[in-house]
Amino acid sequence: MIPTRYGPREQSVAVDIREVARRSGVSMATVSRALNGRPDVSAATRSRIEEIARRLGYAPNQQARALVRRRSDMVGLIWDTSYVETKGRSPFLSDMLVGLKMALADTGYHLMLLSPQAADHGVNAFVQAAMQHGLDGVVLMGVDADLPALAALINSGRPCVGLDLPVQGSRASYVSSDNVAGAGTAVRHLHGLGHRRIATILGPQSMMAASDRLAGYQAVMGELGLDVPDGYLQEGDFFRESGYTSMQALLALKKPPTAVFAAGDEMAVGAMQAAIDAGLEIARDISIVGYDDIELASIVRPSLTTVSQDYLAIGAAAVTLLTQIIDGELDTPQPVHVPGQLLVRDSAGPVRAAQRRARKASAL
Amino acid sequence: MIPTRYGPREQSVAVDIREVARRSGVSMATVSRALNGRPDVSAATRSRIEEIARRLGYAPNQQARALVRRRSDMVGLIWDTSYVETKGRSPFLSDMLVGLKMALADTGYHLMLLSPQAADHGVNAFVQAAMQHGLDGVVLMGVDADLPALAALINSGRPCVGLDLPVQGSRASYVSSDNVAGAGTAVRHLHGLGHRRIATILGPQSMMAASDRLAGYQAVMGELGLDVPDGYLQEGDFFRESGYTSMQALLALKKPPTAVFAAGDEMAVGAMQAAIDAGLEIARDISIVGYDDIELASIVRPSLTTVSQDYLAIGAAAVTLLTQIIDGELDTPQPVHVPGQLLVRDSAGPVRAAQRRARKASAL
DNA sequence: TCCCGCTTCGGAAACGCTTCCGTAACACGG
DNA sequence: CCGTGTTACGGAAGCGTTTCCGAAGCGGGA
Repeated sequence: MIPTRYGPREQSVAVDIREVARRSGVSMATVSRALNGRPDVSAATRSRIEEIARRLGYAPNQQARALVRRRSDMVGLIWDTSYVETKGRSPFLSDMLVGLKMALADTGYHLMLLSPQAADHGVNAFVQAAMQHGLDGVVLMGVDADLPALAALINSGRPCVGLDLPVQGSRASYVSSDNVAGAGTAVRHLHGLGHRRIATILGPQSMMAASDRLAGYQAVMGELGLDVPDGYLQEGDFFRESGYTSMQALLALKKPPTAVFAAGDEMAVGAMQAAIDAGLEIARDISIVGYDDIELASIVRPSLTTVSQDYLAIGAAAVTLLTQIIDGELDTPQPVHVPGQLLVRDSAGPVRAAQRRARKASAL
Repeated sequence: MIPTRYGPREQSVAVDIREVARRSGVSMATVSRALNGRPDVSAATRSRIEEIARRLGYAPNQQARALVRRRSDMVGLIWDTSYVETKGRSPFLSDMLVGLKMALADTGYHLMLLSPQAADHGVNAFVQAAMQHGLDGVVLMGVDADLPALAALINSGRPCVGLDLPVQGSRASYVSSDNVAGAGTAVRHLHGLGHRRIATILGPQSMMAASDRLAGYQAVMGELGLDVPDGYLQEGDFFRESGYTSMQALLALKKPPTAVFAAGDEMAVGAMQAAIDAGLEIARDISIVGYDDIELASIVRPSLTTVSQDYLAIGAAAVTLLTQIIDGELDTPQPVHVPGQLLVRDSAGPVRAAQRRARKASAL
């Protein structure tokens, strides 16, 4: 019994439940019950066992535990990072991961990272991976929404939640930021500044975030009784360049907008540059609101008014949703939308008298 | 036997090795040997078993497997994310994680995220966590270097590698970017532009990256025979504000430098701002080189010459190192340093005649 | 006294896999 | 024909847990 420098452990060789039982003078069964908080063990025995287990540094083998309990207390994360080689980093996903991890830490679940490139290995690569490790649930992030392997996984009945990924099933749902409401807030902000000619630059409509933002734009425009003339819907691809060309197209219109809602900050920055290159002054001659609050948004001049997403909250919501599905508390799980927040900065200003006049004139 | 839409699996209920054995007309032992590529099974039997296993969608239970093999094919990641609540995001660590994950995917290891907040639970929280899950090794990232729990883990003899974290033990080492060489390259670049008065803004010396960059600066300055007068070593904290004030201090010197190597891009940006506010023109009146290549570096005007780190390569190197340690291929594991790369942009320019004159004059 | 119920505990069977050991079958040199 | 070696396979032990089932002990009501 050699005391180490690091606390009261008696030995550094792995100590198992049998050893604890021996030292406590009880059976393995009793040790298990005591340490798992089962009722049928006397208070005296329990505390004695707890003390001995603590002194021995006993930590139950999770694999053995999972094997017999048929529950691993682990959730998997399927996260496609192959984009890194093509498009570069994706800070969103990393932030969501952090949110996920932090929320998970409070629940006692552990997170296991799986590599979806294994999807090459067959249609049910995901469900096999989940089965192999006995995962209680799996979180999906940044993977192609219509991957056959994904459908197979959802179909397998294993609890799933998508992050910004519209999965839906009897035991599957998703959480995303509330893009519809966020886009609406942006438009309303512009309207509150007096703008009536509000155009938008879209993201690729195959992506849920992009189509939802369009939906939010359209809904609020309709609600406010605002017109959406031809050309006010510019298709972008979330990259800066597309924001630039879209803005050019917008400015070439017969009735150019006085304000633009760009469905992504990169595009918003591109749009700003196009406006500047066209000799306009941002916020004075043309107002721009973005979406996402990327780092660049607060750096660029003028700083970009945008809608931020709370990635930590999204991660936390995903954990809540997933645990509820796992515990069977939800009959038919519904998607949850985490509200965004409008950050008013300097890229959107009140409509000017000149613009108002122009608007009235052209309205005649 | 109901075929599903998703491939040739026969049933969706979990199929185990016993089932495969039954269908193949052999024992479980033989199935295991066949599927694990053991030599003592005939070619005919092996291919028959493989076919049946494939058709059944058999995937061995990893927990049971790990239990008997005493090897889990899993490595843990201890990553402290509590900083998020105080300092905001840390893109470096996220990028390293991606590198780690991608490299890991090629080796067959899986990654498990552990939450070091559990360190509150005792000195050997880490080693217990590793034991519990039978981790073959663990990667450490963004955790306090002198945490007792960390020392305990390293002392436990379990394979460890630190990411930008100087851990060292008989089965533990670390990988980081080569900060010494990177800093040296930066200084040499400045020297090549004709600069002789080169100051530096340091990071907190308790951090390895910071002290290594200082070491690199000092080594090359000495090598080049350049003087480092009092005041040329300014202490910063990696944040922008400290870069600003450090630059102010530098400019107030009797013999102000003509070039500054800032040990971090945030500080470099702060320094640039201070120089601009002092009426200087970057690259012309004063040259600045940063370190890290953060996103901002390419955005700011003039764009920042800096040293970039290849996070993906760091992750990959960590995986190589860790697997070597696990497989016992290394007697005494050595730290590995992955080279950075100097990105020449616009913030550093050739020394001007006026500066040369001033230098000569003051040299008299 | 007997019986019933409650509390507390131990024995042992799983969980799904790998691997040690034994053995049958066969070939081969002596 | 015997001994020996090689190949291909099965039986069963065991990895470290949990949990089912049964039983001992005890108190109390009839």
